Amino acid sequence: MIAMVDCNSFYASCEQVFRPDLKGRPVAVLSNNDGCIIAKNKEAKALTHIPYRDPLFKIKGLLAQNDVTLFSSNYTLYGDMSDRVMNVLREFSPAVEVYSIDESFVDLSGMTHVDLNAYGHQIKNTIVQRTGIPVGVGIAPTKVLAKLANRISKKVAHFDHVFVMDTEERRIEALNWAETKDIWGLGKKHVERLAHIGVFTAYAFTEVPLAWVRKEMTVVGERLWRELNGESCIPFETLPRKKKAIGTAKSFGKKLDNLPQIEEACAYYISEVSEVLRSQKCCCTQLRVYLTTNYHSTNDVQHADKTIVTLSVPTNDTFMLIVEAKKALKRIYKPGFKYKKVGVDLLGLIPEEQVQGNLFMPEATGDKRLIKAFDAINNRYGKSTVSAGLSGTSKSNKEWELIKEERSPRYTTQWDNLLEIGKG
DNA sequence: TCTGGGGTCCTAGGACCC
DNA sequence: TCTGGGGTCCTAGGACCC
Repeated sequence: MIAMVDCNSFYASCEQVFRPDLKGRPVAVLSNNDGCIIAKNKEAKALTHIPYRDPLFKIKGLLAQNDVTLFSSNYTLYGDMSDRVMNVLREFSPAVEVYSIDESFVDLSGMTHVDLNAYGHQIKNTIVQRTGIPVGVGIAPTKVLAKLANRISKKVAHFDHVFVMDTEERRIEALNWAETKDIWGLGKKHVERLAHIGVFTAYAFTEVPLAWVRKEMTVVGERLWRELNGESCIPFETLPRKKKAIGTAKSFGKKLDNLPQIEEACAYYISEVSEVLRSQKCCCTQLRVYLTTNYHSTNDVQHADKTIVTLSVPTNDTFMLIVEAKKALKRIYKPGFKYKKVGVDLLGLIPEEQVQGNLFMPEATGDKRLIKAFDAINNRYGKSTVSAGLSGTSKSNKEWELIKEERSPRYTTQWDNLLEIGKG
């Protein structure tokens, strides 16, 4: 059996851990740039007339009327809280697959003599006690069924956030309860296609001929179908997979039309992603840069373009990548547009030790000492203690920077706050 | 004025290799 | 006159996840 453990309203719950005064009151967390709502706690979800995707400026009045407390997103805090939750989980099984920031699969296959329902409650209670984060626990024979069990644990009140799918009757009952859209892996398009042939429940989906599923929904659909029928075919992965791409793209705080400002943002993003690349001990063989105007805007003339550079020698050196990115950016930048976002992706990642030099430009592999010193300083004294000048300095006027008006304090990662909490 | 960000997997088609 | 068969790699587009 596999347990799927999922934190409730994770980002909102993280904020509430440090704001007990907000207990019982509606809380919502905002996207980057405070653009729209991306997480709501239970009380905020109950205010059904407040939508997720609407831009903040359109619903600000509504939020104020309902006394909703807003937070800008604080991913450092959520990442830290996530680590705490996952570490508690590891006490319950030697095999834990961290699936996302707020979800894990827990392998319970050895526990044949354990009362799984009681064990599920024990997991749930221990996590909330140690971290303050409420969770739901779904236990079933396959990953897709465990995801469904988790959903039921939360949606059907009398299960009290723990549901075990341990009999064939319960599996059938669960499949009949679930709509196709409730199934992990069935998105909007597939749900529509299934509705077209009269399939609306998970159970009905499991009755669709496999040949149709394979043809219309590829091998991905076939796996879902088999998993729902109780046949496990999505492997359990305890070790985190090596990344295949590392990218970042963030909307600017305001629209920009001049190249130097965009270059500065681009250089800053390159330094962020190349740091991640080095932490994985990898180099990239390709670099993608893209640039877009605000596609929501109906007044502005639109322009979007992208380009991929294949590097003469794979690298993870911030400075070399900035040089390449600037060249790439110049190729796709056209003056006279109001740009909203620049993005960079590092592609074709290979382990550092597999980098092959270039016969014609042996010096292209660069001097590793500088970048090593660079990382050592930033690891010791904090992010951006030293940075590439091209990515802007603390004194430069970074018009591209994100807006975060409501960010909570760095409760778990800033020394002053740790001291305060220590005193408390 | 203001509308998120970071990923993965699969397939088809084109270009190319011997 | 007659023009194969077995592959790989890359890219774009689609679909999905949190």
